[in-house]
Amino acid sequence: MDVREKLLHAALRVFEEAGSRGATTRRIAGEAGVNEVTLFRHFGSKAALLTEALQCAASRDPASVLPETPRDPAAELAEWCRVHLAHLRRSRSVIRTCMGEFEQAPEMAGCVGEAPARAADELHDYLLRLRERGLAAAEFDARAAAAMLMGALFSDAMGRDIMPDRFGYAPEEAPAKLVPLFLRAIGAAPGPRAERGEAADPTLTQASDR
Amino acid sequence: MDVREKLLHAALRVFEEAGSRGATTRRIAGEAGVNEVTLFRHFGSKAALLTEALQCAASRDPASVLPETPRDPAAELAEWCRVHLAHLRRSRSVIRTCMGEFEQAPEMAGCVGEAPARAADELHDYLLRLRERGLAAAEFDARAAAAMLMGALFSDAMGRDIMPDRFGYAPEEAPAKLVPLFLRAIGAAPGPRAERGEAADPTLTQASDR
DNA sequence: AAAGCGTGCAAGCAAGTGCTTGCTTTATGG
DNA sequence: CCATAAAGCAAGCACTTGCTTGCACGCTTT
Repeated sequence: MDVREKLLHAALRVFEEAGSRGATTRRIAGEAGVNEVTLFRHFGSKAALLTEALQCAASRDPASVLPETPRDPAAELAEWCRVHLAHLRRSRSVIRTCMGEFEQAPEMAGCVGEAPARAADELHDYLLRLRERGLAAAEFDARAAAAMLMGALFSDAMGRDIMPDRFGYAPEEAPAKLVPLFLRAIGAAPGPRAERGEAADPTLTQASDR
Repeated sequence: MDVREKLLHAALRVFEEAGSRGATTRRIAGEAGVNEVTLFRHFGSKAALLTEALQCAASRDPASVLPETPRDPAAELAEWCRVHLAHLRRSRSVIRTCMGEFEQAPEMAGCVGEAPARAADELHDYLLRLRERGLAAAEFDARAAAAMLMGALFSDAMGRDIMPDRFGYAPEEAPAKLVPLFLRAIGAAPGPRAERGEAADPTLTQASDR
């Protein structure tokens, strides 16, 4: 791995656990295994290094998994939850640190907010498609529904290591726990398989048995 | 206001917008309008001052508004959302900053997490009572449901000034937008009034018309 | 009036921090 | 084999930051 990349990775790592004030150039250089002077020769200033490292980290986000034409909302939403929760959990340190420094450097926090924003939009559009095809109730607020599910994932990813015993279930279980609730919330049938009478996963069919 | 209190308030204010590293004793003293030396004479060290200020802030949380015996879930939940969202919004700076410094000082972040934790417990217990009295479906996961609603409120409070145009509705509208979704999610009728045939607020009755 | 207490002020110290300079070492490639 | 570029090393500079010291001023209590 070349020196620039080593520095970028080290910068991100140190930033995650110390914030931008705590991420000293000496420490970043040490973590990267290069001399402090080299850092300045490559990036000019600490601020430049940090912004580049953060932008690089913020640009990585998962590819869309929600299909253009919905078929099995339960399965598709569960997979979407899984993917995005995993991504949020991986980035939780950066996100938390950036959010904590929002008042000091709003533009840094802003760049980290982009990925969740895109995800919520994606979900919102999918919900509209569900409704168009009659797979969900006509009168729910798609924006609010997207915000609710996204918010649940977000606070799961952010809160789990701060309050370890708050959630009664493991992180991998979250999609299976949340999706049935969500499906009911938007008045959605549990999917085409159930309509054909094939009993799907019982934890996913509760929306129909009231 | 006496000097100690002025210092505690100033410390919290500065901490909110600069974090514990950025909250220098000189700046806190200046903000409080007292001499820096006085700060040390009262609290001994910067760390002691900050911990006391934070603990003091974390101990303030809203009184419970969920009744022992549920009557009108829609109204009661909406009020609960309103109260807790307002509280989360008021404390959003402290919460964000503490969360951002979780890796550096876990105990600080922990103390801020207590209020949301209590709130979620409160909601969870209320949901169990709803179910006992037949006001909600028998088979939803109360822990997950509480986490979902709480998560939606949490990320609304934290995210709104980071991503101002993400939410399609004003913060005051959040309860009215979220509660109907949530009621459907837990399979709850919109309340005793509807059972008696009196049409309640139409945005709150969608759970029954599937 | 004296004594004590809380506060302000000026100065400073030791450690850390962003960044620079000047020099040596070590590949890399023509 | 030598020139060029990239990296290391030692030192240091200006500035911040937590915290201390010594002293003067004013207020309350006895």
